[in-house]
Amino acid sequence: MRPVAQLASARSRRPPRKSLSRERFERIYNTIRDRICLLDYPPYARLAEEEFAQEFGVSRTPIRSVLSRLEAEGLLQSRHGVGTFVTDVDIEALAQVFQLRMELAVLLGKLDPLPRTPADVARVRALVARCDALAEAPDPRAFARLNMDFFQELSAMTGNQPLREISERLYYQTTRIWLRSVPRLNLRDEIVVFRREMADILAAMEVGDLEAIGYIRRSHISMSFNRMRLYPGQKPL
Amino acid sequence: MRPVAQLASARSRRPPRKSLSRERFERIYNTIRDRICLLDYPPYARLAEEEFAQEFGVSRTPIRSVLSRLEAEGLLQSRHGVGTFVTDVDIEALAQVFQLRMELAVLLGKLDPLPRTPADVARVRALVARCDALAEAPDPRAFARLNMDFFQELSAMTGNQPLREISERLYYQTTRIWLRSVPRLNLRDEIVVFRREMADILAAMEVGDLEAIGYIRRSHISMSFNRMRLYPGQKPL
DNA sequence: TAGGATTTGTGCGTATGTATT
DNA sequence: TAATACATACGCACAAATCCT
Repeated sequence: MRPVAQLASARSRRPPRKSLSRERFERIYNTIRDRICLLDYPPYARLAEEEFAQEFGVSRTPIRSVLSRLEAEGLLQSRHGVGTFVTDVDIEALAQVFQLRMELAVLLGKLDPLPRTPADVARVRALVARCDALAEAPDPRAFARLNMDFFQELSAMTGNQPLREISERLYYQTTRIWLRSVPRLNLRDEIVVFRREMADILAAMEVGDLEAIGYIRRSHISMSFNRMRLYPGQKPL
Repeated sequence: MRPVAQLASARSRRPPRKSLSRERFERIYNTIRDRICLLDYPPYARLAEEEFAQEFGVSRTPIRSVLSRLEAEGLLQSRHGVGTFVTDVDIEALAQVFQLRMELAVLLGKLDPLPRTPADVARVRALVARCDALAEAPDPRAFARLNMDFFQELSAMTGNQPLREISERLYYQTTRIWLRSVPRLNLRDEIVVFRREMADILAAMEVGDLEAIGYIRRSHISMSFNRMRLYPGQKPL
């Protein structure tokens, strides 16, 4: 999340727009967050501050700063004297987030909608092509990455920055849990369903109907959650 | 924001539900956040880590942890070698947050609405009484506190926890800016308007129509923002 | 332009809490 | 129950960045 508020920016110096330390923070933050969301670190995995410190060549202090932020975002939980663990989300909490995401999906197409340029549409078309390739050789991690990239395109529809930030946070909180619930045998089906969602949205995008996109997305979020509840529990991974 | 996700809780130990350090964190966090939102620390105010460390009797480390969180929430901004400052929010960003808050206000009455008990209604009635007392002796800080307390009652209408957290965050980001824009001469008028909003919502609450509350609130958020834009700029304070 | 004062960011040793033997 | 192992939380000294004289 980028801050909504801004101070009057420094007057003279231009080059280091972001302080060096903030850049490093974001690099480490994004790296670890992606690993969590791609299930490289599944729920209940234990993360060691010291190992990250060695990997990124810094002391534990900036690492703790990153982990603290990820904890605030709900992806981690630290316990004094025990360790830092990737969170799981129980089904009731998950249901609440999905319900909220459904409403926010609609708002993405309504609040300050930004008309899609040909370049925007082309990028989405490329994502559909990636999905077709993925259908040939199903792979959970590649599927997760594609899903994330597609979400970014949807998020870019609105000019309302706080809405983007909030949607993004809720997406990262829940999609990893949903992804984990998909049994390997059903991955092919999920890819087919996802391709259909992308195709529907692409069509609405080509005629410039952003509001319709919101409702299409809403329906797919709803159906995804319902499919998830029907899959037999496969917690261990 | 409280975490949506939870790990399997420790099995045996009951008493220290929250670790001692986490309790301290929240105590300091709430204290400083309230000071920012009550304009004890207005936008552009400079906060010193060392002073907080002395005030709360700890080292800079846990203070930095709190300030870091407040920065993530958009209330502060730290700059290396310069200082930590309370943020301002420009009018465009403010408009986006208000627009989003309007939509979320409606959702507060729709998503998992929790029926109001007589005790709930009584608390709101007491807030109206506080407003009447305030009208006799207008005071910006008491007005801000009353506004915060009323918001908490509205937030409590939904059982959807992530919605509550997000609404709360956006409220704290913007209300202090709105409050600051009210010229002293118009404070009486704002109090009258606010009393009317509370009375309208109280009436809807008494008949159990939570959805109506959402729409009443939405209209008042919209009107508040429009009044704010008309007030002559009185940034300095 | 250079240098000192001040403040945030980092590194590291220690205290504290938890689990296990 | 006591002791040991180990991880997070804290305190402090120093580095880095910025501002002002």
